[in-house]
Amino acid sequence: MRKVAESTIRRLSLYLRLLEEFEAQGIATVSSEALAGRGGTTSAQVRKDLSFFGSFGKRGLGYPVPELVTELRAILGLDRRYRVALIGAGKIGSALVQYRGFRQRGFDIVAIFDVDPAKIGRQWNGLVVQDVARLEAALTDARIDMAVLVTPAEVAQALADRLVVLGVKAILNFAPIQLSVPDDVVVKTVNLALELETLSYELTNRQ
Amino acid sequence: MRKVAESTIRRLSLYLRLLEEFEAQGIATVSSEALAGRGGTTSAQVRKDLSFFGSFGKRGLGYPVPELVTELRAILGLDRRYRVALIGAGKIGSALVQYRGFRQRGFDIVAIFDVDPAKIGRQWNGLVVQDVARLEAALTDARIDMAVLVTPAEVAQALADRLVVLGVKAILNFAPIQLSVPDDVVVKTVNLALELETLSYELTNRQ
DNA sequence: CTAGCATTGTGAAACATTTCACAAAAACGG
DNA sequence: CCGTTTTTGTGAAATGTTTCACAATGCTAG
Repeated sequence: MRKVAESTIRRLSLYLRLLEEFEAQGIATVSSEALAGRGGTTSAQVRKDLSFFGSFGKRGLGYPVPELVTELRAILGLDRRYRVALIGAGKIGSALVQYRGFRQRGFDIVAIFDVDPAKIGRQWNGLVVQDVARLEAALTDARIDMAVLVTPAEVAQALADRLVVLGVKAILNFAPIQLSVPDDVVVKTVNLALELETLSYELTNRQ
Repeated sequence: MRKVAESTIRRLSLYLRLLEEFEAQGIATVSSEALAGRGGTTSAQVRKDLSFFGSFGKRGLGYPVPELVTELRAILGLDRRYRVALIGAGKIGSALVQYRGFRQRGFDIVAIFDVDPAKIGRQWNGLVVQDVARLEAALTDARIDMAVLVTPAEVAQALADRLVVLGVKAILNFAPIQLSVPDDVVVKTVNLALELETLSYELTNRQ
């Protein structure tokens, strides 16, 4: 498959959300114009984005909603379930565990780790918080697809290294640090400070 | 000021973080090469990014660390403090209130709102959670610079509209919805589902 | 069955961002 | 003081992304 821009993938995800709404309302077909309108883009962009993956529409009619939902789910890899390990049982970790959208989209948290003795052994959403020292023991043969790192910046790289050794191929990183991993491992960093600072920049240099 | 790409601003924010580390270590000057290395980019990119805002380096030597820190803080609007209202006292809101980096970078949460009667009146980090019905009463004359929206998607747009009327010019939005606001209001959306889905896409279509 | 209409799919053009490559400047060693 | 080395700042080239514009297609109505 030829390389598709990350911006395209992000829009695909937005289209999917809109399409799911349309589907719930029983709408059968939708035009690129309608998909663009609520998604903050243009109809040409929608058609171009979809055309990277195939021809899903009918000229004169638009796109069939249920079929396009199925296609987009397959493209985004959301037609399967993922086994997720959560590293760091702090406030954000806690919010994530309880976030419905997580499980809804196929991501099952199957293990939770922390260093804090006060947290280790506690029950969390049906899972026992384990000592991060036992990461290797617990995750070998656990068939983990993805790890969510919610730790202080200082330990994030060391943990990423251990996860890579364990064969984890995707990391969602909330630590405010650029992780370095091999090419075959995907990392996505959510950096709140970064968002705040770009907001601050735009506020300062508005218009 | 000519328009500068958002990607440039995000890198500036990363450079600032690295520079603060260098400063703490007492390093006096740094080359574009050194700044790029840990920031995941190239030296040419670093120089180009900085050149949008001025000439801060000395040829043959590099950039003076403390001066560049000061400059970047000014560029990003981090040389002042912001008064922030938090709308939504749930799990994520709670994590944000306690996030050190928030206050550290100049963002002071000065008001918290929720709809839940069980939460209204409770003390949160020295602030009383107020009824969101009283948003207008509480925020008129409160000189709010920024609002953080942590609410269900269904009510986010209505709240954004009310914030706009109150004169708020920047919104950090955690609701998984595209907010529509006037041109002079800046919105930055942090959408966890989006991040998960791009991660899922890359995992599925790896290599 | 045909005309008219709506809407897709897609090359080409326009625009944006990154990378290249090198002259200019500054420091340093001798 | 001069040659060598380092590293910036920046036009120009290369690459990447979005927008344009229109032929192709299929639907609908008569």
